[in-house]
Amino acid sequence: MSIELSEQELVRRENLKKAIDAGINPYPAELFEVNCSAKEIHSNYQTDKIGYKNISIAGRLMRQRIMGKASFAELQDSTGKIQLYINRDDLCPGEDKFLYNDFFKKILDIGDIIGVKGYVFTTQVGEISIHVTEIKLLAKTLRNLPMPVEDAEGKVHDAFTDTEQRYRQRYVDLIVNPQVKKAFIQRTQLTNSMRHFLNEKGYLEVETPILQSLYGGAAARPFKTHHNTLDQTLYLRIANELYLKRLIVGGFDGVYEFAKDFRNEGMSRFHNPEFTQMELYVAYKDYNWMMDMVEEMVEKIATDLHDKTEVQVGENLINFERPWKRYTMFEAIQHFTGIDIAALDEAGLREAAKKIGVPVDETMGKAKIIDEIFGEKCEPKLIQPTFITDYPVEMSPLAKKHRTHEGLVERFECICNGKEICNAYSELNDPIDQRKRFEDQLELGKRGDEEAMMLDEDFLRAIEYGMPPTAGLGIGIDRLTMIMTNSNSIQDVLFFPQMRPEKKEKVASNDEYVALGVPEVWIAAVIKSGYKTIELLKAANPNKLHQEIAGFRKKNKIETALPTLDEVKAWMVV
RNA sequence: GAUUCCGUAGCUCAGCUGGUAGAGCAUUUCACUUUUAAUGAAGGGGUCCUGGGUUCAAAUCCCAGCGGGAUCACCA
Repeated sequence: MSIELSEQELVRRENLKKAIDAGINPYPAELFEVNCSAKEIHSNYQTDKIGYKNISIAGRLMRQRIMGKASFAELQDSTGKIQLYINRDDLCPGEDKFLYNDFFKKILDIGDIIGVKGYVFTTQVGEISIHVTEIKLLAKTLRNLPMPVEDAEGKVHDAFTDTEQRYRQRYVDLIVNPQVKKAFIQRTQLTNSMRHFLNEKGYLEVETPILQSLYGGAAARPFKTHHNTLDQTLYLRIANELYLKRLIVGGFDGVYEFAKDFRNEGMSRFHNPEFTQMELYVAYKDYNWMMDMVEEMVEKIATDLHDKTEVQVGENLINFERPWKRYTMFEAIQHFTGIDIAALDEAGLREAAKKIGVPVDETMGKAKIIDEIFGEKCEPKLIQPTFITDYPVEMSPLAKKHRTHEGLVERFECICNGKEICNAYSELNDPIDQRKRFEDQLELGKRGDEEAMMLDEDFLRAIEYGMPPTAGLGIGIDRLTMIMTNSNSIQDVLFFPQMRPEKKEKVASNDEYVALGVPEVWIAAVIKSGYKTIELLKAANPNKLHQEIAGFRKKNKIETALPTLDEVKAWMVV
């Protein structure tokens, strides 16, 4: 391996070697007993000073301020930061000052994981700190962390902000950007809160297949894969709806699943190819009941996370306090555009859409035009959580026909901060109607709609056995988390958002260069000059390479005699 | 997929109408026993994303590619 290391990385490897030479294991196997955390000390020390006379804590060394015979340092554990005070003569009471002068001051680098023992005290400037009596290296770091610094006003300088690097190296992002960590903790609190709410109601958390031979339950293009033993095409699920409904047929009254779903579609700040949805199905309920439940659940989540129902999201203060505004889709359109679409036929709708500047074309049917108008003119204006109910039947092949309105289904979405966060129906349980709706989808598929649903015979067979009237819900966990954590992008609520693979640079190994007769000392020079693979080296201009090696030799003050031009030429002909 | 902006030291960034690179933090050496963006002094560190082109001369201008951001399209 010929990896080029930066000067700073070389320094760290040098320090690693110094530790080993001094008999210090840089990666010890035995556990380091920890008896408190940074957060715990900060919150309890003032009221319980004697409780922190003998503490043991571990974490990452984040800052060193060395001031002669005494030093301050910052230790960061999973709960936060705490200052360390290290006094040479307290750390090394005897004659031997190695631990302070060499180990602490030189061998330790920022980012190293250490364990310390000592007692808590308050410095003259009033900062709660640990007076260190013992210090131990637990893991040596070989790379240097970005070093954001917070000034007296709380302003952060030199923050690690490059989004690409933050997403690719999330571990670094998490170490140096505390607000990032906070958002992810809140994400888990959100799912915990939701899970707790659902369990309290007696619903059963279940798991259903991710690999499916037929994908269904939503309109989306899937990821396709192959099972070797069965020699069969499988799809990563785009939704789990049809499996959960089978369980309702099977006699469960309430089932839910936090499901990773996969959709082979565009990426944006609201879309990642894999994302999480919580789907819930409850028997003997309808969509009106489900609206009440969603309100209650989301209000509870907001208060669990923020101790109040209001959440600041960008410029908007969103209030999840019940009850939420409810509009039928037609009412919403009338409200925001002044047009009563109930009275219009397809031609009239198209005309109306054009008049208010919503682009439509001849291929769009009535439902599609309504959807366009809503998406364009209403959705972005709905900031406070709002239920939109009663959608055109054509766009909802799994929803039950509306009890009173012909051409509509019993469906609602909740729109919040201008985006859909959930989607729910009174589930279609009429097997004859369901078969017909699937067949309509097949027609769409034949006409080239890649997102049309497939006909799932087994699902039809299941509901032919009878599915109780059921209310179903799908709620986007990523989207809800974005709102609850005031995140601007889905990538900020996914630990590892999808990205193009990193370009890996091919570099030939030392052995490969040696095989060509390149002496060990000059390999670095050859690589540094850009001939990172054997192919590149063989194609090189020997005069140029010879010059470059000479330059490298001078710069790095290498004693070894420069290879002759003929020697350099010889490397290329082997 | 389209449009647009961006890519310079480990990190954050400057670098004008072309003249082969700068700052702060980090890092190295030295001083300093209660600091906290510690301080003072002195150093080191660069494939200016990659490849072409124009030019006496390219980080800078042009073209192509790679990677990323934003907006749009797609995602009922």
